Amino acid sequence: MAATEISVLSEQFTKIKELELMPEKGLKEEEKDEVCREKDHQSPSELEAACTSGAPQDSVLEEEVEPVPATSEESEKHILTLQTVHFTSEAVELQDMSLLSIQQQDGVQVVVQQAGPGLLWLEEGPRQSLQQYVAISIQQELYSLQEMEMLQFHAVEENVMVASEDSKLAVSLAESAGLIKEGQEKNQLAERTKEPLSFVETMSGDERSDEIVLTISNLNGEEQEDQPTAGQADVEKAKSTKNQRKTKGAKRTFHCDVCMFTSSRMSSFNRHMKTHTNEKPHLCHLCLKTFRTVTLLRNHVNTHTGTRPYKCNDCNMAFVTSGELVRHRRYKHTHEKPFKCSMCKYASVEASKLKRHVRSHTGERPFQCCQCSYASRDTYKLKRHMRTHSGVHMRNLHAYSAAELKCRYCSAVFHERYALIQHQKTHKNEKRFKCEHCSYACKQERHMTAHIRTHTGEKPFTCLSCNKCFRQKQLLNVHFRKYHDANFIPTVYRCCKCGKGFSRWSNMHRHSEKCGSGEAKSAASGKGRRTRKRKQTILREAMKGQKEAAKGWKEAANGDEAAAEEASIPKREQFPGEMLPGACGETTARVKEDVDEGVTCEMLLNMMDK
DNA sequence: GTTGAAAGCGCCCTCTGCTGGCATAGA
DNA sequence: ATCTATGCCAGCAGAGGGCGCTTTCAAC
Repeated sequence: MAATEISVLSEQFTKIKELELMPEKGLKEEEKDEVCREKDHQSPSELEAACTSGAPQDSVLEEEVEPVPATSEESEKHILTLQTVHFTSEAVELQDMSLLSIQQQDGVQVVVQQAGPGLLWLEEGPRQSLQQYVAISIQQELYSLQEMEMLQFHAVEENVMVASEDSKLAVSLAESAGLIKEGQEKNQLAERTKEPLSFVETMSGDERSDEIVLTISNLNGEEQEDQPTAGQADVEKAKSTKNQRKTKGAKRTFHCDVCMFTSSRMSSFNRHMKTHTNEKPHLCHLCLKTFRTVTLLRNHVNTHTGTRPYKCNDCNMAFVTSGELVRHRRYKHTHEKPFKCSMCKYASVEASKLKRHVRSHTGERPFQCCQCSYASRDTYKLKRHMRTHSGVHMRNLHAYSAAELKCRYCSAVFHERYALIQHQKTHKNEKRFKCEHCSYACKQERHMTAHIRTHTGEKPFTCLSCNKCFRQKQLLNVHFRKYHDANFIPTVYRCCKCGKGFSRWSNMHRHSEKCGSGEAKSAASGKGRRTRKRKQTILREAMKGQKEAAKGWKEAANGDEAAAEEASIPKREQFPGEMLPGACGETTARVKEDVDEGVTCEMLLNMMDK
């Protein structure tokens, strides 16, 4: 067993104990003793110093446990090193953590919380002890969070109490579990994990030591090999390969069986193998996120502090990492685009952008909407698309239609309007609609439909009030408002020189260019002055009636037909061409300024285009 | 063990094109 | 006054730019 060391990281970087794998037989008795001796080296005062010399909020011990040179083909033990971490209560409460379980036992409230990948701790309530807060670093691949529920923690607690009496003690986890709840939990755990229960040993060099070492191994090593957890299998497999390679010739090559990685250097191989574990011993004290190396942690902390050491010489931008600066310079200054598309001239600064671009060639849409048939080529578009799943939008586009929705261009049939629209886009083309009777062509079918009517003479839009027919819906709308809507106030363009009103801007403009003769000014201004006071009186009455009409519109739209009728507004179904209240209101607003100037509706109609 | 470069993932933004509703210029 | 064809606008989606941050890995 390799030596352990305790240190305190500077700059308030916090490090939590890690887990190492260890072959069972590699952990011989003398090595266990060595572990204990190493632990024993940490005197209570040293520990206390280590625990109080860091940040005031969370001083933490640091320890390394080197893997023991192993003989393969043997079941393995896993060492959990538990440490006291002096998190203050405030610090604990401030963290955003998920509560795993709470249990009252013997008047002691035990709270087990998850503080991020691989970090758990146990908090005891009323009792004040060295194990007030115990941090446990554990690989989730080896022991899922579910497996680390109260059963194990009771075992831990039991060990702690016993350890105070005896510095070295082996306790079966199964036995420990039995002390708390016999049988059922044990069986459930075993069944849930599909593994034999583990054997737990605890080693504590000093009664007052904060540190406890748990060695957890399976009771049946062969079964463990047969039924390892997924992550455990990977690591063990890789380790096995590693060991096999080591016995070969002088020029050794280490192959990772988890991935394609190979290396001729043991150190590189070991470093790589750590990427297959969750070994992240460096903890950010600000957000409790963990990292594999100090450098990664430093970069991360810079994101908290706003430190941006890499500054661009060509602009004022600054970045946390050198890579960000390089990328920025490519985007903004050098315009270097190393990633080129083999199918077109597109080139990008980043490989991910090229990958995204290639999907526009392949048509790949990996991001499927869970609520409709839409699929996007990148995550952002799917996220943006999800905004459209509001209630209005859903009824309009994604409601199931019992009736078949047929494609305009082929025989395809859909029951969702959105799917139909997306399908029909595949038929899209430039001016694909060509008239059979003349040379007319257009891009939109609706334009062709309207055009065809000029050949057929069809006039499908009929006014329900006078039976007059029209070829276009908007013509019917205009007709109805003008002749059958008592509250309709037409848009008026008035000459800024004489005040004369026109129904069209072009007519007013034509007039305005000629306007300016004394005759025109005189007639307009004289008329205005003489009648202004009377107009304003009439106007007030008109506005009052208009407000009542608007109210009737609103209530009619809400289904209150009686109110609509009272306001002399036709029922909604009587409005041809789906005339909407909004259209009237819009017109009303548009002419309000004109009305305020003293022009009545009646006058406007009379004055227009004269 | 540390470092820096490169790669990767994710997010947000803008620009652009298409479509349907509606308005309107010109005939 | 009416009709035809087209323009404007808003909503949506496609494509790409730019950056924040993390992870990986070779070199030292």
